[in-house]
Amino acid sequence: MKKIERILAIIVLLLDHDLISTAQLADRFKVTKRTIFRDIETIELAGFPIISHPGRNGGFALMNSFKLRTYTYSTTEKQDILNALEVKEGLFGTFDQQNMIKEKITLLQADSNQGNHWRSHFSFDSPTMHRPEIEVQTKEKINTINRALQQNKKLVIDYIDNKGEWTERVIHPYELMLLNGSWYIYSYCEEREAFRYFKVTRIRCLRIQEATFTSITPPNKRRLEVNEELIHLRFRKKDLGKLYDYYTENEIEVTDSHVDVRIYANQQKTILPFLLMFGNGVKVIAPAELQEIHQQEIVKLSKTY
DNA sequence: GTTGCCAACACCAGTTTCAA
DNA sequence: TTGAAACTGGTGTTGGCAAC
Repeated sequence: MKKIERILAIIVLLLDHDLISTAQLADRFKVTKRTIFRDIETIELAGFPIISHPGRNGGFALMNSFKLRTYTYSTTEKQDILNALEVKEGLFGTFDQQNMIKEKITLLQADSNQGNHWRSHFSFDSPTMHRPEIEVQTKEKINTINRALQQNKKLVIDYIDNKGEWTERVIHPYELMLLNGSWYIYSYCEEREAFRYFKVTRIRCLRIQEATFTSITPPNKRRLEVNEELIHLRFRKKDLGKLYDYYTENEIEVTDSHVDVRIYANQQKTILPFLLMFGNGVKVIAPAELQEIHQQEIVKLSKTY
């Protein structure tokens, strides 16, 4: 072990222990006490306030206020960092830098818990609504987008919009967001000269340009107009489990023969694909307009073949 | 430049001794 | 019985020298 590595390790040990003797340090790093004294001297020269306690039960310690102020995290904070990294890994995939941070935190935890390695309390099997194969592709795209985001670089994308039209666009990425199980990128589009959302799965090809862009303050994100009305839906009882994925206890009413859902929303158009997911297992009770749209859609479907 | 070995010394806390 | 002094062992501190 090189001197610099040993010095760094001693600093970590001092941060994690109230008191540690030269004999312990010498034994741990397989050097003599004299060498440890020289290392301590180097650490002090670097500005670390080390206190030595002579006599029986003596040893070295770092000034408590320095430890608390600068370097240590509480047990809960360390666990939160591990959990956050696990969430990031689940959503974006693994990065070398991330593994290094996890290793450092885990080593600190292991040292202070006599070898009891900590682990994250979260895990992700498939965090989005897409098939695992699509998710792998999406994570690769997100990694590229993430690099562009960090470096303020423009992206060229081949994009298929919801009408099936294929366009090539130059965008300035501002924000990645996970919405209803799908990834979107909020970007300035040079072609449209406006901010747009792009669904990542619909980006068929993307590459980072060398050119950077100057960030501007994006306009407030577009919100749906507040014009809510009561939507009353009737489902089969056997779909109750699925319904709890979408609605709260207050919105669901279970009867002997069916399940009624009542929500206030202004999403008549967006709710249609959701209704079709239940096939003939759902009926629109109100409003009449949505009932009509639902019926028309079912008729269209029946003419598919 | 780094490390190991040795010696001498200081400091501290616990234990033992001994006079009052 | 008590309290002060001496003793003991563990630890930090420093300097010098030699080997790699």
